[in-house]
Amino acid sequence: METPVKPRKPARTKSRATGGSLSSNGSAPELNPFQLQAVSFFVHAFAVLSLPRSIGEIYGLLFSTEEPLSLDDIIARLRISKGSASEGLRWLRSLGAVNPVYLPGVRKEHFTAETSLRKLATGYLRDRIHPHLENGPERLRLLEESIQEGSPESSFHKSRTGQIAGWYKFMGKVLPVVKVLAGKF
Amino acid sequence: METPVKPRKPARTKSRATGGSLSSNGSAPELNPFQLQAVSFFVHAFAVLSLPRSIGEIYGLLFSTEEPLSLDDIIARLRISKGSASEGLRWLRSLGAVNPVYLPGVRKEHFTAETSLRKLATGYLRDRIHPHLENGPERLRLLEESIQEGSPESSFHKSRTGQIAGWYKFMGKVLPVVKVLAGKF
DNA sequence: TATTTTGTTCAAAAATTCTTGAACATTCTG
DNA sequence: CAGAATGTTCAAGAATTTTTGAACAAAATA
Repeated sequence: METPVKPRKPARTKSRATGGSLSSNGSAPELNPFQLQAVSFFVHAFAVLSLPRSIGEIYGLLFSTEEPLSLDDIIARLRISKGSASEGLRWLRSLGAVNPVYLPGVRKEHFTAETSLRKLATGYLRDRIHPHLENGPERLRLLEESIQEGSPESSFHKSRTGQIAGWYKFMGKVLPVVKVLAGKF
Repeated sequence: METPVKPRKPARTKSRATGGSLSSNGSAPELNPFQLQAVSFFVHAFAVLSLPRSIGEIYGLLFSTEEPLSLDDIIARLRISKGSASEGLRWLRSLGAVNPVYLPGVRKEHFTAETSLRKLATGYLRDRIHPHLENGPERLRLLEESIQEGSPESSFHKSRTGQIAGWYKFMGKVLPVVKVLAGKF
């Protein structure tokens, strides 16, 4: 429910060879102060949405790095497991929060952060809010069907289902406004 | 991250005496179909916000019950522990999602569900969104201070912090609109 | 085709969050 | 005041979610 965001235990993985990369020109992949701060920032921000820290870390790293990074770059810099990095990247990609960058002559797929608020908001709404809203009519119907016609509570129950119907209408009104406003930032 | 909402294990607590209550006039406290459906509805709805099922259950029960219910009524009907019920009720109360009803001559505190979208939205924003936004300026400052003036990345870093500043401006614009719209439903 | 590189999947372990239940505090009643 | 009723708190256990790491699949290269 709450998400206080504790510091990660130091270096949970056996240290890992850098593995020649486009962006880390051979040197040890340490985060610069801006990257450190950005990772911390996004870990907190994503925690507001109850998202796992690995996702915040990955987005924060990409956000604060100009060059596109590969899966292995992310693993080396963040010292997280391959599994987490792959999963997290998949999640960010499906949302559209991360853009694949195709680099001619480079095998590994590289990524940069998507920073357009419009795209981020749209992706989040599409993947995580709309699916729930789409079940709305069905859920509302179930609720209405469970009302015992003629029972003493039936009028109360009808006023409650009416209330919920209004909430759905509200969502239908407010989400487009959010999208439009997001487009202006 | 995801919250598929599984059915609760059947009856996790030793069954509990009803304990004479205003609203349950002595009979076994079984949920009627509308209440069952409502509890299920709100468990799902609250899960979208990654809130624990007990909170959804409590709100759903109050929402679907015309008479005010006491802590013990909730415990008996939902078959959850005293601790969960007390915690959950505290959370809902702090948000303003639940209203205490003072009944003359009745010891136990009773509650009804608050259904005004304006109040619910305001409470949620106040308790769970604003606290994070208030840290915003401080976090942004930390980020700006971590930029190495004169370094080759400094211009990139400045554009990124500018981006984040824009996101905060967006929140400042969009939240009031949400509140106003919520007032109309 | 065999080998290497790159990325995904998933079972098990670790970490975190939620629930329980009992001890405790507080308020009311007689 | 003693006892009963009501509600809160919190340590321990249960359930859930996240992370790891190794096995596997797919694609490129030689």
